[in-house]
Amino acid sequence: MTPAARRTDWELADRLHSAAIHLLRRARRTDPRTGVSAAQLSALSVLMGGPKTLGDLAAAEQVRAPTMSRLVSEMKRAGVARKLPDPADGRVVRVHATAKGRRALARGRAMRVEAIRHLLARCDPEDQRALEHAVGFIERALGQRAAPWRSATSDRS
Amino acid sequence: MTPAARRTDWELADRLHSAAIHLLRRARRTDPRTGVSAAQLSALSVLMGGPKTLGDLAAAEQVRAPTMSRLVSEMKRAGVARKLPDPADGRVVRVHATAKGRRALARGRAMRVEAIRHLLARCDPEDQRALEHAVGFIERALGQRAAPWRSATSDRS
DNA sequence: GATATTAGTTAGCAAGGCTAACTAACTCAA
DNA sequence: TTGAGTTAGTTAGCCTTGCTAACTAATATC
Repeated sequence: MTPAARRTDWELADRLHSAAIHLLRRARRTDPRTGVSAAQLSALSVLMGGPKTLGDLAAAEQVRAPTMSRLVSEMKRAGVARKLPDPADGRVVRVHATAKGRRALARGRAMRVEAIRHLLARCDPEDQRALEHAVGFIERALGQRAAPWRSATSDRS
Repeated sequence: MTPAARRTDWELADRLHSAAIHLLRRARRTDPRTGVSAAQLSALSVLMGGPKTLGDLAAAEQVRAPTMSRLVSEMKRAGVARKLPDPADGRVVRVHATAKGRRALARGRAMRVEAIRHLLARCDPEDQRALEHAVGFIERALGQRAAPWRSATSDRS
């Protein structure tokens, strides 16, 4: 790779990084209106794929088991999740989203996506093609297809 | 707008949202290696534009004054920032990044951008054109040009 | 059946949000 | 010019959400 090409790559990566940060900061503005904390919304999004064990949830959320244990207890108290014993293994706890939890997640996600859709309102067909191509590329590069939604926890980037 | 077009917009916004989340989650992995907390890195990035008052910093970081006051005190203790009195107004504190702080920020940012650049390594010229177009569009839509860098604080999205 | 492993919980600490209440400094009008 | 109001920042104290260490209970293994 020539130095010039490398510099171009760096600049593109930098701009992509910055754009992603600011895009999410914008999208996140509506989160408090869901009435559920960001960490809980994020965990709920994982549960949309079906019930999960505490360990699976912790792994998906990239937190340690005690953190998820406490978070799920709070979610239970808030009425957005249920804890059920695993019939086959007495150690395992299966966590389910409640209808209330699903509604909160749907609301939060809809508000975030609506904020982004609003940003995209002015895109012409060419912009749209470029965005679709770019998003598709990023999805492939990250090795993700139907990527789950995650809410912000405390992250500012 | 036809229902179909609207659904397409929604889907694109949703995918863009998800891609941004996962892109940043990937980029953030290297942050701990800077030896400076994410919140401090983010504040340092604001200081790259020159000294700021505590209030300006708090506004830029979207936190309250006491939060920034404490954060800057920790940054001072860590040697990445200085607090200087404002000669014209005795109430005002001017915060400067130190050389150590600038180095930490540069290191963190370089690692993040390198992670993204690594993801982009396989992009062909067409992908690159689409990415540049898409990033340019997002930058314009967000009304930002030379966007400052912000580190994650605790946000998971 | 004894031992090791695994899933989850509890306890306690740190970072980083917040509000309330305070001090010090500045502004302005009587 | 001085007294009231405003503004910048700090302190104190709370909450959430990370963490590790140490524990219990259940399962697996030899």
